[in-house]
Parts: sequence; structure tokens; C-alpha cells
Amino acid sequence: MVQKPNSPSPGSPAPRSVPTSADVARLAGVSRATVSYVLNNTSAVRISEPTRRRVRQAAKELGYVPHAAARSLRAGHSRMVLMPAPAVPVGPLYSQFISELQWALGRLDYTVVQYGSVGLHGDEAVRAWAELRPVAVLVPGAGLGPEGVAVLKRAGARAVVTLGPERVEGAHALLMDHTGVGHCAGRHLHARGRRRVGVVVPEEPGLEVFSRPRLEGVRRALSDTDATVTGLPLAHDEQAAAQLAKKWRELGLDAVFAYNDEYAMLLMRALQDEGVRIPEDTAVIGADDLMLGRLLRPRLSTVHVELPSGRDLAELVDRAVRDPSAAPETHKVLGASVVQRDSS
Amino acid sequence: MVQKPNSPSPGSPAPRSVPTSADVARLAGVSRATVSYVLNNTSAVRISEPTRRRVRQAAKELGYVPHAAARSLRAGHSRMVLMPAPAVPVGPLYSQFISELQWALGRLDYTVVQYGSVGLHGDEAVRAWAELRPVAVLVPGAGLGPEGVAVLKRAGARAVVTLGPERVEGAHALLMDHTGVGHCAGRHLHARGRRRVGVVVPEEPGLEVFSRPRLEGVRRALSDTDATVTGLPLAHDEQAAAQLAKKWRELGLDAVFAYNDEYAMLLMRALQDEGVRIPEDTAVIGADDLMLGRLLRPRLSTVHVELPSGRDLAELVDRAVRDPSAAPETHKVLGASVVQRDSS
DNA sequence: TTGAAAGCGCTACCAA
DNA sequence: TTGGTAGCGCTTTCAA
Repeated sequence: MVQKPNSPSPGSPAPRSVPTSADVARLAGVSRATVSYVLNNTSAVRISEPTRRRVRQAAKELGYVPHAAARSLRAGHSRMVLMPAPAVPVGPLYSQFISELQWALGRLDYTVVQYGSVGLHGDEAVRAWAELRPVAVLVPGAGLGPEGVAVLKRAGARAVVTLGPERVEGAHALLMDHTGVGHCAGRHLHARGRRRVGVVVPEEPGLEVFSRPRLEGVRRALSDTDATVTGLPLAHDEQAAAQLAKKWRELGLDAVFAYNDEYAMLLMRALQDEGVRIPEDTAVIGADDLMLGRLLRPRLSTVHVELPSGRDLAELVDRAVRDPSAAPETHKVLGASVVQRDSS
Repeated sequence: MVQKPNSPSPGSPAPRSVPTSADVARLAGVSRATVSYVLNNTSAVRISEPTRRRVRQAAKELGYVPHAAARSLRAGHSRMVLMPAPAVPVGPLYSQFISELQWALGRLDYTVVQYGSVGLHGDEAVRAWAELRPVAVLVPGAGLGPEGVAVLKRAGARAVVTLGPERVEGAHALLMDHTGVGHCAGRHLHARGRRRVGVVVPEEPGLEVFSRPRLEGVRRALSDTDATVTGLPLAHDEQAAAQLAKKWRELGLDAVFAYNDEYAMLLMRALQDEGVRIPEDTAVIGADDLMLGRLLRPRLSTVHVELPSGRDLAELVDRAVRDPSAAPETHKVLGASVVQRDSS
């Protein structure tokens, strides 16, 4: 390891070691305490203007940047909000939600960090998050159990919020109940007189969290009726769609809920190529209300999904951090409503 | 602030303070050093099996999780690779690239962290990153200058890699030259006999980094020909597209490069609604080779863009971290090739 | 107005 | 085989 040179040779771009507040103090001819006071604008202490200038000058000269880890170690807490980064490419809706959330939390002076936990699983992942001692953890999807929540809290997390299908003991919950999406679609198709309903279930791994409840929602919507529900596994791939379309007539379905707009587009094209008329022979409805649905012909009916606003979640987090002892809040946050166009 | 209780009342879920290695040591009846040895499997030191068991048992009992900040403070370095999280929702290609990269770096025992720098700008952002003392920083897009690189390096970053349009002094570069994408498209359209070429330029903020070079690339491809190039500002919005389509004939264009497949779909639909025949009246080509292009009719020609593999970038990072003194590498990594289908 | 020093949690050196 | 302890960089109390 490189020794810290007391007097770095000036001019040469040698790999000098990282300047600390002690270096700044030395250069400015003051103590480390004074440096801290000046750079943090500590109001409880009056520092003369000339001293301030000297310190700031020295800091700039050395390119001093404080060490966040040391700071939060000393402080005993940080303002880091941790979110595991989703492993699967998730849609534009969610991306926008994240951006909004980051912005809102930033305004409340939190730092949002997405942690790449691609390789890790369950316990391991939770421990890795806990090591960072975040003040709050936002966990999308399922996979976090009550033990996980306990680990995080014991590691000092003042708020744990799950964004997923169900409550988890000890954590705040933004209930994103995707059965509602399916339910909506199912009711709609039934109301349009359809009785043999197919439901696309993506084969891509990682999407089960959404696809299973959406299918279940359709089932539930139609359980007390004479309609039938058929799950249709489908890869996001032209060939797979063509294959499915080929045996469409023998499936005898008169409607399909296509998981989301992208799968709907895929399937619709395949069906049209196969001569299936939409919506006469088969009604199609997607979900997520993406732009592309409006551009298809016939225009794609869809289930509009309303995510919570990033601002609201940010406020929940802030509230929870300020009063960790408050009872966990549970909010149902997934609005679902049908946007009928021409495909159903 | 809560005082650390020496004997936490058992049973009650009171907000006990976070257990430290000292707590584990106390409970196991050993020293902190021994705890560290056991939990880190330090091979240089032999600890008896009974002691190991006692330590591990105590750690589990307390739910002990080491404090990453303290550890890396002590160690003088971390294995955190920092990436600013993109502010604008970026496509599936990029998302997948990130996932792959995270996975690959994870295998090399790095921890990837996406830092939400939505509110921050330039200098501020760089300082915020530097405070975390990452061992490497990967910066997508433009916006990082040589001074920024210097700040990061002075803060101990052993590697700085830019993923953007141009080299930055002192940093490794993955040159993603989007002029190549436009150039490809321009050449293709010219070869197909088109001479009055429109180029869609998204109005959405944040996309200029890509759209400007793509336009420039078309310009360059056609600069020595008799063809003309017209920039076409367009919002990602049905109405805007309809408006543009309405005045299409007076624009007198016989071809358009639509920035990417999504804008291409948008524009194509508007043109078709306006009775413009594709490709007879106007050839259309998109970019990014998304699935949706294959589903359009006519099938959409596109510029296939080849991002670098996550594994390659991970290896570059690792190499750079191991030998920070090595000269910065520069790689051109944006493959671009036309996929001709039926729209051009 | 400024400085000396303690201590956050951890690891690694040296001594026992 | 184990323990004592210094010290990473920072903030903050207490004293001067």
C-alpha cells in the first residue's frame, strides 16, 4: 500500500493518496475541527472570515472531498435509501416511477441508491443491503420475508417498504395488486359478451410476479359465470406467437387478455397474419396503456395501470424514517381501469 | 439519540441499537479480534473449532451484520462500482446491458451501485459520487469533463470509464458513436435511390445526446451527394405525429430516418393515416432493432445497434482497477448495421 | 475564535 | 490460539 507522502511532489501527476481533512487543516494552518466547522457551515460556532477563506482555499487546492463512509460512521446514521435494482428489464412506466421517486427523495435530502443484486438470492441479498446501513429500504416485487425485514431493521433501517403483491410483517406496504388488472380485463371481456377467454402468460422468467396475479384476476372475475379461462404460455418472440396463432381456431377462444400491450401487439399481429379477425373472431385487450396500443389497427384496448406517485412514496418514506415506531402503513396503490378502443 | 443498552430487554421488540462485533465478542466471551477472524475466515490465523462455533452462534443470535462503511474505512478501499442512474427512461437494450454488466461485475466480486443523480448537476454530481469513494465509476452519456475525472481519481477511483460520444482526458472510453447509426441509415437510404431525406429529432429532453449525433451522421453520409437532409423535430405523441404527417407532402421528402423504432412506428402510423404510401412515397427506417419493428406492416427497416457486452466492460473495469497507471483504453463499441425489411 | 481529543465499527499487527 | 490496541476520516464536546 502506498505511504502517504507528507509533501507530495508538485506538478507530477503521481498517484497521490486521497486528501483528508487533516491535509486541508495542515495546508490552511488550522486544526481539523476548524476545517469541519468551515466546510459544514456549522452555525453553533463562529469562525473568522479570513480563516474561512484560508480553509476553503486549501480545500479547493487539494481537491478535497469528504469521505461519506467516515462521516456516516461518526454520525451513526446516513440518509441513504436503498432499492434493489430490478433484474429484469421492466417497462417505461416503472422507470419513470423510479425517476420521479428519486427526484422526490432527493428534494427531501435523501440519497437514492439502486443496488445491483442480480447474482444474490434471498438471505444473501438482504444481508448485503443491511451491510450498507441504509436509513430506508424499498423492495419491489416479492421475495422479502418477515425475517428479511427484521434483519434490515436490526441493521438500523428505520423504514422498510415493500412494493409488491402482499403485506410483509413489520414493513410498510405499497400493495400493488395485479389481480385487479386481470379482474378489470376479465370483467370487461365478459361484459362484451365473450365467454371463452385466453390469458397470455409470458414465459420470460421474472415476470411471474405480475403474470400470475393477472391471470388469477381474470379467473376470479369470471368464476361465477359460464365463461372459461385458459392460460396461454407465450414467449416474447415472433415464432412462438405464430405457433400459438396457428392453433388458435382449435382453441376456440373468443377473447384474449394478452398480459400487456407488448404481448398484445405480438399476438395480434400473429392472429391477423393467420386471418383471425379482431375483434370479430377474437377480442384482444392488453395492459399498461402504452403508446404503441394507440398506434395499432385496430386500436388496442388496454387496462390502464396507475402507479403511485413518486412524491407520495417519498413522503411515506420520510414519515416512516421520522417515526419508525409508527404502525406500518398499507396502501393499495395500483389503480386499474379499462381503456376501450377497437380491439375488444 | 438512543443510548446503547448494555442488556437489551429480551422479548420486547424495542428499538434496540444495532449490534456490533463488540456485542458478538461479549456474548461469545472472546475478543473483537477473534470475532473478526472467525467471521472473515482469516486464513493466517488458526482458531479452534469450539471457539468458531461460539462466535458464529453469538453472531446469529444477535442478528449481527458487519458495517460496510466501517470495514471499507478501515481497509482504505472498497469494491463499489458506481454508475449514475440515467435520468431519462432508456430503452430495453440499455437496461439489458446494465443487467448483464452488473452480473459480470458481481462475478468479479464488485458491487454495482446506481446512484440517483436526478437533481444534481455537473460538479455537484461528481462530488457526490466522489464522496462514496468508489473503486470505479462508469459514466454514461456526456457531461463529465476532464476536471470531473480528476476529482474522481483524486478521491481514490482507480478507474473512470465513460460510455459516451467522445473521449475524456484521463478516463477510459467506450466510444458510443451514434453518428455511425445515422451514417448507416443515410447511406442505406441513398443507396435505395432516395434523395430528400428527413431525420426525426425527438423533442423529449435528454435524448439530444443520441439524436444530435444520429442526425449529424446522416448529414455526413449524404454530404458529398446531391441529397438533402431535413431535421424534423417531433414529440413522442400522436398529435404531434399527425401534425407532421399533415404537412408531409409539402415537405416533399422521399425518405425518413426516424431516430429509433418507436418514433418510426409513431410516424409511420401517422403517415399511413394520411395516405402516404410506405415505402413507395416515403421510405422509413428506424433504429435499435426492437421487436415491434418486425410486427409493423410494412415491416420496419432498422439500424441494428450493437452495444458492448457487459462481460467485456466488466473485464475492462477489472483490468483498470488492477493497474490504474495503465494508459486509458479507448474502444469503439457501437456496431451499427442496417436490417432491411419492407419499409425502405 | 480555535484546538485537543474521544470515539463511531472494523481489521491487522504484535505480544502473550 | 487468543487478546490488546492502533488507526482508517470524520464530527463534536470541552477547554483554552
